[in-house]
Amino acid sequence: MTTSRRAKPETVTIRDIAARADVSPITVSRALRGSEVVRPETREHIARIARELGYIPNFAAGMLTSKVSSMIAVIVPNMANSIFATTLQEIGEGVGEDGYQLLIGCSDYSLEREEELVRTFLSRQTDAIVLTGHLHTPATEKMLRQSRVPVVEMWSLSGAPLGVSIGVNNYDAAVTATEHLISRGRRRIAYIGGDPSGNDRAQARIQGYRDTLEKAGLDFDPALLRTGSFEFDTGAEAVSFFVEEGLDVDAIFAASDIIALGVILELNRRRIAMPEKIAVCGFDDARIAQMVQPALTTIKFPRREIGQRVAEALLAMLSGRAPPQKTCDIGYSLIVRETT
Amino acid sequence: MTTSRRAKPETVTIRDIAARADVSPITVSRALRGSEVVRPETREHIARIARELGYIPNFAAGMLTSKVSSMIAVIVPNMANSIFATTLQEIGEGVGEDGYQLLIGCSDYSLEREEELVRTFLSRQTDAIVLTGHLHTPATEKMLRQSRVPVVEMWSLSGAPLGVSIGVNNYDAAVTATEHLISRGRRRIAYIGGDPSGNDRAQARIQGYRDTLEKAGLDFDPALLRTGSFEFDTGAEAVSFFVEEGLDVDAIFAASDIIALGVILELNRRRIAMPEKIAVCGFDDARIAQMVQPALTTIKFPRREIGQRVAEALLAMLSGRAPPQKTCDIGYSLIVRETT
DNA sequence: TTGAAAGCGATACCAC
DNA sequence: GTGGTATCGCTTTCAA
Repeated sequence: MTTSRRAKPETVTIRDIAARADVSPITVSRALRGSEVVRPETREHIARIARELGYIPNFAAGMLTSKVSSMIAVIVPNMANSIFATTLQEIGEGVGEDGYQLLIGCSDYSLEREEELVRTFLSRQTDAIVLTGHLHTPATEKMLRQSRVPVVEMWSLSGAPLGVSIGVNNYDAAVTATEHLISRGRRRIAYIGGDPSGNDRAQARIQGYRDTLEKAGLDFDPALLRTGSFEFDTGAEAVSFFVEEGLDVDAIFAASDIIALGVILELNRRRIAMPEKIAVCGFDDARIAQMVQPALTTIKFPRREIGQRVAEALLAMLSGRAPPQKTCDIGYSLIVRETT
Repeated sequence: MTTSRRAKPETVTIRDIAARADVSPITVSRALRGSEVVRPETREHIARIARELGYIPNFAAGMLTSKVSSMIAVIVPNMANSIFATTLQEIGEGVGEDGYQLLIGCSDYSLEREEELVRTFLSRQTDAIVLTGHLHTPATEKMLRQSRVPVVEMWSLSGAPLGVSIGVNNYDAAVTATEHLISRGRRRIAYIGGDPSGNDRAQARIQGYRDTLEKAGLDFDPALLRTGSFEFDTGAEAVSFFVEEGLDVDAIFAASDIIALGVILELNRRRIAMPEKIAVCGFDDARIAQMVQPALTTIKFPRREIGQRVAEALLAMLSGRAPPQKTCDIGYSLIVRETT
């Protein structure tokens, strides 16, 4: 090598290419970005040299001047849960075609963690930020407002979104599920769900459940409301609790299919018949809902559609167009199977 | 506001803080990074002003000089599949504590796509890159070598890794699965798996299956080897094919639990008894393996451990320490349930 | 303990 | 069409 540069000799810059092509760096910059203004032959010549040299552009440098990172941040509570993973994949595919990369953060259902993540994502100059839910710390909202970065809140619907809100009315969905159980003649309906603190989806579902009971003239029994992690065990443990405490329960609304799965397996283990003794309704319509025995009645949560709409909205906002609408209600549906 | 800066007036820089604190920008830089060299009072003073001003550091600028992005790229074939999602989450948690952010890319099982992703990740100056498998395009390998970025290849084991290899011997695992089926007295053993092109895991599993048949003196029947997508349908369709073609099959080795699930459901639908008529062995030990009826015998693939080890290795390499070992075999195990 | 100067690599803006 | 110049915001290096 006969380069006369200092420092890391491996790093090829547009300067090196410029020297070899006998043009100025700025021409290289233009050529590499496919600017129409550069003569085609020059462009090809430069492209060839770049390839020969194994040139790899430095995004950080570009970001500094152009102010665009081509990165989009998405914060989900958890990504091992396939429900969020599906949406992430969908968003990634949607925006990937336009050259955007996803920066994914897990909040672990903590608003403080979300705040931290927003801070670092803003530092990284992401071009947009997608949040799960519309409940955030004041600091998070302040940062987001100040930064003027396009924001999408997904999953639940917000009346006053920071930017755009795309999701489902979780309250209504819970009402539908609870009404369905009531329509099956159930009167002692339990609720098992994830911890509602800092989680607007969980809060809305609980509220929908309680309001529906009340409207039907059924008593709300606090002992029948169980919350915990969004895991399998929460469902199994709640069932054990009901049985061991001798609480008579004739239906269970599990606010996630994973939890419902725990419920079903524990009921199976105890040989408690579904839906005869206890009816079960889940939430999400995860793949396992149709797999378990008996197959789970559940609310179909449009995780794929949400991802698609989020991607659309992002691309619209990022290209300066107005997003289709401030608030986009994707809708849900009740899938009746064997457990009710 | 009485700032005298041009351009975007919202952007607060260390210069602004310096002006307010009556120190030089470099002192602010040091203070904000918690350098011990700055007097504690000055440090606190600066921190307070930064907070007041809503200062958000610009990573791009830092990256340009310091050459570290605190980002780690991970390329997986697919992230909606919970098997990869779990590993991603584990890696994210492991490196997150040290301030690293994950940049996740999906290759969709395409080596060309992987190459593209590696190129953009290198552009983004990721501090390390994690790949799934050890099969890559020549261009990918060349870029990675030239860049001198720490590389981890996970999932399968490689004799000559680009950097560090952490995973499972897929060949051996397939041998174990096939031998298990043979030990159950099966002689017409089918293989259903994902497309092996560009996928060393799939290739190794097929090879293990074929070699084991041969060793046992069983004929390899090409009609019993079915490949397709890593989806549910592949399993169901293969079963239909076997039945409709009248091929007598007494065991099925499905190289992924999702595929095995399709197999089980289709067999159930056709009222073909497991394991009496057909024994089934899966691969992964996904959560559904113990949920389906009958419960699925499968190879437990240590997705969580892989994530943890990958994170450890990354942190070691990134802090200049040598990783524990070039090649790390995590091991697998056979979980016998009801389908065999 | 603090600061001045010199970039990092690429791009925007304005000449030519 | 092409090039010079001035940043972008921060950190490294060397002095004080």
